[in-house]
Amino acid sequence: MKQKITIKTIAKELGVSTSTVSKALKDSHEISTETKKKIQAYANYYNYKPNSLALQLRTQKTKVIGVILPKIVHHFFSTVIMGIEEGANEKGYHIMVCFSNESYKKEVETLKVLSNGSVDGLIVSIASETLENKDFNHFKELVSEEIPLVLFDRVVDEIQCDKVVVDDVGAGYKATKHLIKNGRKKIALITTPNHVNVGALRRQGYEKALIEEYIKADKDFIVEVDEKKDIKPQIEKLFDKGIDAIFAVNEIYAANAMRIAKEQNLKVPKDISIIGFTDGLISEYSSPSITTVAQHGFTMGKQAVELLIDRIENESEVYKPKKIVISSDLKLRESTKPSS
Amino acid sequence: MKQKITIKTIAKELGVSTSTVSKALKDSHEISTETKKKIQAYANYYNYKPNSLALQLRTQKTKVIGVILPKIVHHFFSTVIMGIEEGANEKGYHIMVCFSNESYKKEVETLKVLSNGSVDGLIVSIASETLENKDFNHFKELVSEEIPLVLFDRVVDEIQCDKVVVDDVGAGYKATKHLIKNGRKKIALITTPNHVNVGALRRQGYEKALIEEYIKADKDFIVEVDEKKDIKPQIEKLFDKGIDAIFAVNEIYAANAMRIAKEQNLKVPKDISIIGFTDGLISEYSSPSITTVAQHGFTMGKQAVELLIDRIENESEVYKPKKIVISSDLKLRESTKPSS
DNA sequence: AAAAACTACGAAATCGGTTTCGTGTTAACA
DNA sequence: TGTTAACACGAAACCGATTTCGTAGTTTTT
Repeated sequence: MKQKITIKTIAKELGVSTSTVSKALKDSHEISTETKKKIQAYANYYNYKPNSLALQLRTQKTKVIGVILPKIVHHFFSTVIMGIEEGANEKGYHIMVCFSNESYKKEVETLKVLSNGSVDGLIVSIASETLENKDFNHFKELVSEEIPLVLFDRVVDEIQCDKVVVDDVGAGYKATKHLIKNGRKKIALITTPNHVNVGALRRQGYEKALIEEYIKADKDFIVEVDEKKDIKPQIEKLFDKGIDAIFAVNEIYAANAMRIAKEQNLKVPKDISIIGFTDGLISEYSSPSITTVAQHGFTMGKQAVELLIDRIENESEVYKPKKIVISSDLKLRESTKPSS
Repeated sequence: MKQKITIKTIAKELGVSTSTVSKALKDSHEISTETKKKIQAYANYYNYKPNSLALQLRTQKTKVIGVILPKIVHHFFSTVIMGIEEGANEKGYHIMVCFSNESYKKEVETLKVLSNGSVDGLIVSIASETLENKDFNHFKELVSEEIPLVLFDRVVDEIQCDKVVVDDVGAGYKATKHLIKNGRKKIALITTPNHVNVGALRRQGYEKALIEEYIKADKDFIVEVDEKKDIKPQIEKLFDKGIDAIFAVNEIYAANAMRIAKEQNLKVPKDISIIGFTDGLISEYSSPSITTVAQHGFTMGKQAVELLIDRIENESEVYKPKKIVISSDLKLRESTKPSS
């Protein structure tokens, strides 16, 4: 990189002190108009930019927010990033994005690196491996160091910090209820292993709806997908059970279910209804298009970052963790059109 | 944030100088074993972490790479990010991600902010508005400041820097050729306005293939989609022209085409073949699944970041811009299955 | 004309590290 | 016993800014 122009060079070149230069560039009244003119002109001509590292060291603020996500090639997480970035920008912050790739180890390392002063605060969605281990010490340490932290989507109560979540129970409930209203009785659930808490919560909503309608929850109708193995055969098994509807906790599972239904010559939604989660492009462009629970990822990201910046900038306040619940709603499409 | 423990506090507490502490923590031979033990134990106990800002200020290296993308909710760009992040991590770098949202103004601002020393280098894919304006001064300035820069996917020759692109002409050629081989003669092209150079290049490939096969390129068969307007009606017009195949320069256009074909009761691939671009989830989960040109976004990201880090760490070398061309290939799926 | 106030600027501390160059003490060697 | 070398540590400069405080020199006030 080319030798950058600093306040020191300007000072030397113009025969004044660095303090004078600094003040002149901020248009301080302490400096005479002509000196200011001269300095500003020089700085402008040579395209002087204050070194942000020096500033950051002095103020102990980086105006950077660290974001750690389990993955990115996923419609939900990329919309959340959009929201975070937009919210951050509005307040003059930038974001540093890292991925845990669902790995506990990488999450721990990333957290350690980012908490050494390079960011003012963190927004995290927990890796599935961590949720499985149930080892949250790295987060607790962060909290004890009083580094502002906001968890979103995949959160755990154990960690004392601000949280932003979707109303997963409510979403599962709404989706299941909708299927029941359409006359479905044998509703399958395709979900994640139980340690991924969003999956567990959506399942609660599913069960709640069934109970309310006096439908017996059938264990056989539930598949906990192990993502380490091939997804399709796991879902395929469901189709032997004579189901008439499927609620999938994400878009990929729903799309897989749809494909299998077609392969088995089942008509959607006539023979089988499908509801997915995450209102992404797959659901929209699939045919028939898939009814989904819209998670409002953008809103979540924006809320999360606003919460975080509020913490960062008002640290004096008493710390009382907040939890924001974003309500989700059904986006009705062809895959659940009532057969008329 | 809690008061952080610094070298100074350790020094004071243990009655030694800061230099001693610094050296002890690096296990310098200059310090006696017992002093080192004592200092290290203390540092460890109080969870001392060196302030990275101080380090960065001194070394003038941030170990951070700035990434500016036009958008993120897009399969291609999110896979590129994955590649960049992985490559960066392997070399001990982190990434700061920003979005231009296709806006010239935001691109200029972001570039300015990131080039003030907060990153060691930049990886950028140019905003479409900038490509339209043809105003690249902000990039040229960056280059003249000798800040390492790598452009990918959407690049322009005018800017003297390293580049990573897919073989867009070749891809367009391969796709079109494939359609022709399947007996298609009236091949439509759904592309972007010409200023988005990747669109223009893919079009060149398309035209080249047609010429080779002595098929007259029909202007009517080409739609330049204006994304500011509703996409669907623009594509719909094509279907009045009696076409038998479509080559779309991205996934969304292909999916829209597919939907319209269905609405018009055209069978894919019997009546009409479709090839898209970007091997994303839509193409995979659509039914019939869509043949696409795989862009290898992950590879692109990784190559870009490796190129960049090489520049950053070997600045002494003579600067001769490199251009890496990633070859793309067709992923054959149902939408172009030859009718047997 | 002396005191007070104001103007315009500079010296130096600070943020949190690293690193060079001493320097005092002790041990080894001739 | 005098010289040298090794050892263990500290003082101070440095990275690039900001900011407090001090102070000449000038102007205003009494």
